[in-house]
Amino acid sequence: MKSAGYRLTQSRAAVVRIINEANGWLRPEQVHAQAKKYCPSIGLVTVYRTLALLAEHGYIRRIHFGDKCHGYARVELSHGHHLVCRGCNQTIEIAGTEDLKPLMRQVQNETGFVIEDHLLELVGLCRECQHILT
Amino acid sequence: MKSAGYRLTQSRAAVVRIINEANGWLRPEQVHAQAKKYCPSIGLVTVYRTLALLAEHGYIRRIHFGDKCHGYARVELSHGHHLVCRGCNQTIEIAGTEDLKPLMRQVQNETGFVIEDHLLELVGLCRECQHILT
DNA sequence: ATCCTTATTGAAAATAATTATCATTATGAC
DNA sequence: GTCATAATGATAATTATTTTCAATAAGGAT
Repeated sequence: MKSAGYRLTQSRAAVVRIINEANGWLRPEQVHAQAKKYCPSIGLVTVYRTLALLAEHGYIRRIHFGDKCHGYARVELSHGHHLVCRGCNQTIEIAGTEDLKPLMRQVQNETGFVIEDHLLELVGLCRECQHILT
Repeated sequence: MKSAGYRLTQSRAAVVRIINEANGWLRPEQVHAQAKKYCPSIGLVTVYRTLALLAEHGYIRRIHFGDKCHGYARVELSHGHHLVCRGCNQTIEIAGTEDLKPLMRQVQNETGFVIEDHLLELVGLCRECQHILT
């Protein structure tokens, strides 16, 4: 995975494991706290660096949900679409890029823009949280 | 517009004017700098407060584009969709909510989520910036 | 127009999030 | 194992945002 010139260090392995284990997004602070399970000496700075590295290489994705903005989540089959539960932070990747193709094409035609990237974020409540938060 | 219990102060008027004049999104710092044109004494804190207020009431929209995250832009006919130029920051609202309806319905069915909000952000280059940045 | 209540403001300080610095450490090629 | 150097972690430095609080100004009543 990261034999592209990078060293597989304990800290990096720990961050990757945490991201993989999580079924939602985590904030850097949370990743740091949890990564200590696997690499007790890991520092917050390294977490930031590793998250940036992973995001840069498309292995994780930055989430912009809500006020306290930045979280990171694993990219599965991701096409930049995700569904976030505002109750429990669980994050699900959505596959349907195809549905956006026509819209994107239309926008490119109408505006002359070249679209390079897109982000679709759906926010709501999962089944469990619908009951809890009512 | 804000006769819903709020006072129309000079600072607020200044912020609104700046947002209206802009044809893209602005960061709080930029709004502050420009708002001084109309209200020289305005403080950055007030800008933050006013932006939060306006966003809360749906008059402006928070943008999550890129690294230095938060910007704000006027909501036109907005359905939560916008197109951002990474060259010049210009922001255009996109009308096509309808195109997402089927996807949203499908996601709700498959996941059991209740979707409360959504955000579609397209990032690219406008016609002018395509030339400049090449 | 003036007075008065109170929402709003601005300055400074506090907090939170992120990034840079740099001496030390650990990785992986040999 | 040895070695060059990428990567780390502690600390400090930035940057972004929020809180606090006394002073101010908006706008209804007079």
